[in-house]
Amino acid sequence: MIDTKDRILDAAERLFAENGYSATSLRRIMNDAGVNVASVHYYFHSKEVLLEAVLLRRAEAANHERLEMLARFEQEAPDGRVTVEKVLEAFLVPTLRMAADPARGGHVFLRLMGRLHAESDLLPGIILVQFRPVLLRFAEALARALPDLSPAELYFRARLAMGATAQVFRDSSYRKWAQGGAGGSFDWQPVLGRLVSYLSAGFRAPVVDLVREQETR
Amino acid sequence: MIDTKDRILDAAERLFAENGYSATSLRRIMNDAGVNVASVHYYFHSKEVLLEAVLLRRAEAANHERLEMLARFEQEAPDGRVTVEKVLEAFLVPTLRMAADPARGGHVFLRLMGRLHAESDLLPGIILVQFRPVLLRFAEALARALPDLSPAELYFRARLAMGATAQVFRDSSYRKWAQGGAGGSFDWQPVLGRLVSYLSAGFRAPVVDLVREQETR
DNA sequence: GTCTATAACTTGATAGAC
DNA sequence: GTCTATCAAGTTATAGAC
Repeated sequence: MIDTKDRILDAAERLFAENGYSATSLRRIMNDAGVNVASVHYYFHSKEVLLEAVLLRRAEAANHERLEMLARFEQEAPDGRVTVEKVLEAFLVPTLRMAADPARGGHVFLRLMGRLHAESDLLPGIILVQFRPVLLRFAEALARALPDLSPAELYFRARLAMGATAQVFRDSSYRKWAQGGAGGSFDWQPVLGRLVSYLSAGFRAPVVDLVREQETR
Repeated sequence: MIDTKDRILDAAERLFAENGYSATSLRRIMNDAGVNVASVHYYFHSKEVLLEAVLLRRAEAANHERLEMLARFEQEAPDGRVTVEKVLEAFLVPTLRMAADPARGGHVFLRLMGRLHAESDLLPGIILVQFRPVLLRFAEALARALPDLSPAELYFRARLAMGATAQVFRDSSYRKWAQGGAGGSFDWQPVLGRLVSYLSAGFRAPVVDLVREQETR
């Protein structure tokens, strides 16, 4: 028998991912989890804290993996400067490993993260604390991999990249590329290859400054 | 004095864009619009129909512009085959013209569209009818511009492109590039250039098929 | 067309028995 | 720890006076 706390977290993760935070009521979560309606307040105090708990359960390990992988790539690189492709790989591989592992939320957690990325005002403060250092670290590595991009250009393209990634995680359109695993298991290599190819091409695209072009006309 | 119906639509557009559909109550909309709480049911019958009305008010004109622009580009091309850049331009320019025009919702409507793209289950049937022919038409043009991509690869990259675009419209990070207009007005050319450069590079990126690579190893 | 009043229901959250 | 019962507030939506 699974722990009550985990059953609530599982049901909340699934329903928040499927219908969004605001549209999901605690009663629906309790019903799906098969526990009493009062349990959630006993274990989590409020709906917002429940969302935090859902996220924290998965995010910490993935973020740790991301930082570790990036550090390893930098050690392996001769001058400590890794390519865009490697930075993207270090960020995405832990994510895709989660999607491949039902015990770590599988594709459901990815879908939730993709959704919350759009309802950014929902992301609680604690989660920001959990993600900010990772994002800063990766932004720094990206800047070193792309020295020709100004900080503003880099930030703009990073937003585009995050939006693109969040979209395919949200609508699960990445899953069609991941059927090739042995015994029907999740093989994330084709997805990784496609994402990295697309995103790195975007990061490397020529900078068009139409304003300057207009001035020199 | 503005029409009551329009005041409701304006307030709904703004609040749906800012807080999302589920998290916004009709009472809050009526309060912001400064009209009676019963008006919305008199004019729109229900919350869902109100959302439909908010979208239909803007989408029809923009979609018409998109199709017209694409048709013009195809006529101008020698063999009727336009580049990816031109297809993207035909899709994005009407959008950015809306963002530049406060009378057509300005950046607020773009933000709303970006949000709804994430809560895709909310997009009502009528809106799908309104958008589907446009999307099919553009998919067809994209396929002709990128004959080397399989339909599955093209669809995947189109999702990535939509996600990237929706993200920058949602968080308004595109607005910083649009301050150059005369008298502080919105100049969408720099935004268009940056979006097209990024997205077309993604569409043209090499296709990596790791599965095949593994087989030939 | 605009308003008040209210129906009918759902929401997050709590108190207190067991 | 788990349950029932319930609260107080907020929700969409409607009926009917003016």
